[in-house]
Amino acid sequence: MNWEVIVAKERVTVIDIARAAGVSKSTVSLVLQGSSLVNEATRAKVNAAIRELGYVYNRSAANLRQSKSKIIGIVVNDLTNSFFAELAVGVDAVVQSAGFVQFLANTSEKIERQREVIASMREHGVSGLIISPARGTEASDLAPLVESGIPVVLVVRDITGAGVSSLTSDNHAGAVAAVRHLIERGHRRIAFLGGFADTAVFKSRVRGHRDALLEAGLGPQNELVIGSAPSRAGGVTAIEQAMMLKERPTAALCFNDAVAFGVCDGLRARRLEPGADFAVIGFDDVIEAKTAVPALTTVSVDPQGMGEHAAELLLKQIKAGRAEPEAIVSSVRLVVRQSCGAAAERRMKEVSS
Amino acid sequence: MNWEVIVAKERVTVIDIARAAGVSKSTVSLVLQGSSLVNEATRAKVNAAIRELGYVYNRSAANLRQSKSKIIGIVVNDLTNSFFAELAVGVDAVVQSAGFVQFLANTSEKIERQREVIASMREHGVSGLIISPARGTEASDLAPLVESGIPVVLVVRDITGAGVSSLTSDNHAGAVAAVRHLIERGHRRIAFLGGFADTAVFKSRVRGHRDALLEAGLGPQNELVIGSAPSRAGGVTAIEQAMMLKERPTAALCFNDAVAFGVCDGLRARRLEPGADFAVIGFDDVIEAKTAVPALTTVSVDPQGMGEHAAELLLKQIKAGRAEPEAIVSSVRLVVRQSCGAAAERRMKEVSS
DNA sequence: CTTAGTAATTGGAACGTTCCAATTCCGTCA
DNA sequence: TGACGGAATTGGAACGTTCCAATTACTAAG
Repeated sequence: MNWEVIVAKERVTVIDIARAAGVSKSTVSLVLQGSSLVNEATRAKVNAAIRELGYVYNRSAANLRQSKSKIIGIVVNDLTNSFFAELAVGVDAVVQSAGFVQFLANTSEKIERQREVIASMREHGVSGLIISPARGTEASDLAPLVESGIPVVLVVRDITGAGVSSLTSDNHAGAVAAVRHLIERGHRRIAFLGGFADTAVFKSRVRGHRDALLEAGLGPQNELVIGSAPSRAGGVTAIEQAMMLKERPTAALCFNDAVAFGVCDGLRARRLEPGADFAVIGFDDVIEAKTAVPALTTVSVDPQGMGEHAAELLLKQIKAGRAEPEAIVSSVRLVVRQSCGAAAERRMKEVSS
Repeated sequence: MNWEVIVAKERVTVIDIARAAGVSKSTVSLVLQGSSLVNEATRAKVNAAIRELGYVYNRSAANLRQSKSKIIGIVVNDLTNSFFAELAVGVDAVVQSAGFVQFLANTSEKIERQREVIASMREHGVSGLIISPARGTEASDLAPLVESGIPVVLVVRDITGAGVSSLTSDNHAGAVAAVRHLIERGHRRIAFLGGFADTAVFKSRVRGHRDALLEAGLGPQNELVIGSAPSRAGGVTAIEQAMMLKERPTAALCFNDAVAFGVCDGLRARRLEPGADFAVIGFDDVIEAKTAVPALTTVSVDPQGMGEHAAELLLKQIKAGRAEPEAIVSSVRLVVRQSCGAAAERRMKEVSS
């Protein structure tokens, strides 16, 4: 017993601190929580001991006791898309300054993986979840989650009947504004390029496209709606397809900025200069949109701001306990830059040649 | 008091399952862990009860008992940069399939925030950490972390003296290869554009640039090394600055792909076509590099692969307990696409005009 | 029919915190 | 001097799991 060597770095606990500071573990706990009940002098003593011994708080133990954590989960469908990366950054910012930490998971649009990560997050006791659902997610997929009473905020894509709050952008209005702008500039054949046709976001943007066209008496132009993967590569193929048409478009509203960049690429590959020879409008307003050449005209959705907003909404619900679900659709505005700058007549020539 | 309503859904625990299945809690625990000790029939009974009652595993409790978690943390300095987003995706992929879940935090290059998130992750008991350190991080910032014995893998940026494993790319060799390629194509004045001069990554890439130049007897060309923010916008300003020089470059190696895209933008703004009139080489090989127009010649670092590699390294260390730190520098290769395709003579004309 | 050996199951302690009710301390007032 | 009251502190139970040693059930061998 005389040579009992304590070499293994035992975890230092609140009890060790208590012993070192000459108080009880309860007092230490109080200090840890910043309670006003504890005397200034003891608080100092305790804090000193904490620094001294290199104590690190054990949240697992705390969570267990009070059955609530300081974790929020965020699951996105495609982190590779900078729209979602920025969204995550926005969430992270507000969530961190509220003292929470974020679990981030990427589903790559796979429902199965989404199921797994949501389950895993529940096991970790997240106090709330921000979800940008994978393609094809149904209300029933979310049912067990919402029944458990965990606050959930859906972003970007709403799911009807899920019974949770959602934060989407006004896709219809954005598309209408963009197409109207193109019409004002004299365009008559305006394509809608990119995106998966089975998503709600796609549908409402296409609806906006069609409504603006009809409003101007230009007919629905369904043949100019060309889906593709919502990526840069998808944009290239979409514009190629569009240019094979007998009656080519002179302008395009794109499903998102990634597609729009792809469309610009595809245009250049055909020796057409975006902006000068063909008008391109994107959707989202990712950071690169501003600095690209030509600067991208786009419907600004402000992904980072959206992330912040979603996080605030979630935190509000967490604080309030169970809150009535609300569906917020945040307004959107057309940011006119250079990529839609072409005078329509010039393109007319190009097209008729 | 007579109306005491028990509406709050009590958490269902392993004990409830045990009761429902007519076994002991220990057996349920065994089932949960997939132990081979338990009889097939009981296992089925237990699993049925689990589904029946909608049980969700409480990892906080488990962590508390076995003092190890299935969480790994990843902290990146700029999630907005798609290089890091892809890195995170790579990490996520392998970490998830190993049954772990990832905490992701974004430091936005702020040391203070980095300190906070690392502390927070420790409190949550992460079993390992992958860190792409914020600019200016020093070994002493990491000291308490590494002393605690938590496996750490540094990615992208190494920190000398930190005493942990690191995974960086061979920046020097990559830069040498890129510049040699440009020299072979006949270029004589080759700029290095973008990046913060105080980072190790910048320094080794610039060193590669200079060494290749010296090797070919072209002198150090220090005046052609122009720093900037490592972003698209930074690339625009860097190329602008470069083109103000009396003796303009005819080609540039860029700090990263984002800068390279910005350089292309800046070139176009001056009515110069990247690839045709000026050779541009990037660094990193982000996904957009392939589909951009012109497709970007770049030093391929494969961020996603790097993330996967880092995750594997970390998992290995976690499994092995305390392992000897190893410094891996992964090799890198020049992917020649179109943006460096200009014949040098053509550009010579341009420059002398 | 016993015994040994393996397979399956089990109760209780432990993990590190928080919460509650109880206690101590100390100055003030009658 | 004693009673009072607020401020500060405290011991023990509880949270939901895992681990350990111990027990029971079953099978095959003697």
